[in-house]
Amino acid sequence: MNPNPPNIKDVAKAAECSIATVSCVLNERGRISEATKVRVRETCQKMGYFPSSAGRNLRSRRTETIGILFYPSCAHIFRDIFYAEMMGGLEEELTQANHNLLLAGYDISTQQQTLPKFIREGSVDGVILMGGCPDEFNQRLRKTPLPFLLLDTDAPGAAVDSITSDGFRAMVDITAYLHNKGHRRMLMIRHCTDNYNEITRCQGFEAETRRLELDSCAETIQVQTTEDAVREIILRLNRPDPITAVCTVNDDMAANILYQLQAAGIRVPEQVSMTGFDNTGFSQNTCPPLTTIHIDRTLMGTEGAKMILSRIQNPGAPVRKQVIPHTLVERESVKTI
Amino acid sequence: MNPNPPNIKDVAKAAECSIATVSCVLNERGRISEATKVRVRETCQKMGYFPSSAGRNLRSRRTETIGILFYPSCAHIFRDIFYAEMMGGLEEELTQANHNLLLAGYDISTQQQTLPKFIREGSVDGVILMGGCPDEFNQRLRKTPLPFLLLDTDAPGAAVDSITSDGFRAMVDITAYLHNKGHRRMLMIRHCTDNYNEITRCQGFEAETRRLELDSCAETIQVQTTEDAVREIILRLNRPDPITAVCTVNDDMAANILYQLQAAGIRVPEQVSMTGFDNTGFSQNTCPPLTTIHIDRTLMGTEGAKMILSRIQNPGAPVRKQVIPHTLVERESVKTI
DNA sequence: TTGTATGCGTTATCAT
DNA sequence: ATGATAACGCATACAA
Repeated sequence: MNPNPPNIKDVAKAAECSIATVSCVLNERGRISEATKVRVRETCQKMGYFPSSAGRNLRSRRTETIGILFYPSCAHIFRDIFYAEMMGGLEEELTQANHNLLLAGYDISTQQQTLPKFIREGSVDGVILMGGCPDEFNQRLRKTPLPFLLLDTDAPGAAVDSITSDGFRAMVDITAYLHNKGHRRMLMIRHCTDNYNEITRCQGFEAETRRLELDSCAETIQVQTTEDAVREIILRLNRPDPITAVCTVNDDMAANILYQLQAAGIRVPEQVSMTGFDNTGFSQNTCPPLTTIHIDRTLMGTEGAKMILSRIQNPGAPVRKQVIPHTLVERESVKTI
Repeated sequence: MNPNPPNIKDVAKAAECSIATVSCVLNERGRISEATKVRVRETCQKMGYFPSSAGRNLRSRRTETIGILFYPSCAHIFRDIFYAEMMGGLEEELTQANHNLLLAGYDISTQQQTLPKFIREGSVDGVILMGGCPDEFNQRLRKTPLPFLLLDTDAPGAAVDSITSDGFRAMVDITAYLHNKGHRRMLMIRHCTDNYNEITRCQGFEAETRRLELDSCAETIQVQTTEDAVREIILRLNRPDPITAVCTVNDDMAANILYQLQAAGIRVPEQVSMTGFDNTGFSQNTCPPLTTIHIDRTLMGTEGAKMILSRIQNPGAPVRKQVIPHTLVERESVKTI
């Protein structure tokens, strides 16, 4: 008879009690007799009643929703295959905690206004930022009472919760590993864009080559395209003192370079060794399989969810910076020399 | 003084008018003098006021939010690289239309309950399903007054809005193309899971080989792993009448097979030709670059957004099944024989 | 153990 | 041209 979904009033009428009773039963306020509890629950079941989020949100001033903000854009991020697992972890943990997951890209949302709609209008209880966080945006977000968290990125020096991997230490590990394998002349390649992970990883490379006193023959370069990277590598292979190893900021870059290098007739790892980063699925399927750094990204996701939830529960707690451990995965793209 | 964000009452007081006036100004109800309009707008600006979504949702019975439901899971989908562009298109169009985007995976969300939280609690105005839609779930969703749309998948015969590419026709095109190039003995490979796109694509292959009377030497097989695929291919290359072409259901599969085939010493396209599907970014970077089918997935996303929005606006309109056009992208993985 | 009544912030209807 | 006020659906303080 009623086209609209049933509301708490309908349930109360059907269960012959007050709406307060229904609410108490559903929210486990425990002061209701077992008999009515059962009766109310059965009525809800029968009528297919679920409390409307609109009413609850308004009344409770909570939305049970977490916003995920991608920088710079959703599409840009989805393209980076390793975010899959992080999103999986996030979704699992948030769903378990009975929270929704709102998605937005930074560029589009903020083109017109200073903050994304869902933040302006209070549609979320907290925000997780992924892919980076431009300073200027960080400032704006700070003016908001909204808890937020940087996931797989960080704003060094800023008092913001964050979860990252230790890219610095990981690249130190890789560099030391290469050194152990006899490599001395190395090249590290990154993209031209500024990115927390790329920067810290390169810093790790530079710190360790310096410590090993290889800095005169180690070098970091930034490239626009795979072609550029390959050209730069070949240049350094044809010198009198050719490089013997190339490090990259992630598996994707490594794989692209790898194939184009091979297409140019250069054998890996015979002529030059290569390392990746992230241990994305396909890094074990390249020829040769990539030696890389593994990070449990599902864990990053679940930990991220937990952290933002706990921050919401306790806004005054001290800032937390959590580091997810990494491991070096040894495959066949590095030769002992 | 007030720790909470300002509400419409605060604005009204500051602008020395009633809350009704504020509401009318903000919602362009046009019956307010230009002078007060300006005054109210300035006050909003000054106070940093934005209407709370909670209040609006409750009153208007609309959430301005679209739910995206992934089957089977978020992680599973994010892994499929080509969803990036679709999500980009979706996000762009929805944001432009002032809508939020709520995300959930099918498996996790529905583990505990029959429908995802955001559907049960009326947190969205419509749902877009991606990756597939199990019959049983379709049924449940139908019991809901909620508009929904199948994006890049379809439930054949069901009266549900959908946007798909014409995988059937596209594989017909590929098969005819191979036939033109002199190929007669072909193998089509798909995964073991049931999936709308894989099924229709294979049907296209089968229909066209039948039409060309190649069905005695054309075959479709399902494989669990790349290794399986490669084994099956090599088996058929070593027969007296070896196959000359292998078709796949997507670029990803094609690339994986390609590399393992080459690792096994088989040259492509000299010994066997290969085709992909989807024209994902990396398909032009394989060696050799893949001949494949291009589908404008950003367009799929934007069209999907438009369709669900128009469905929400007009629930009674006839069901629409929209097909996004495709084109054959000729590269170097097919040899003329 | 249960019911009554109020307010969350908004939009919209009706007066003025 | 503007203001007072009643919903929207829910949670909860307080009364019974």
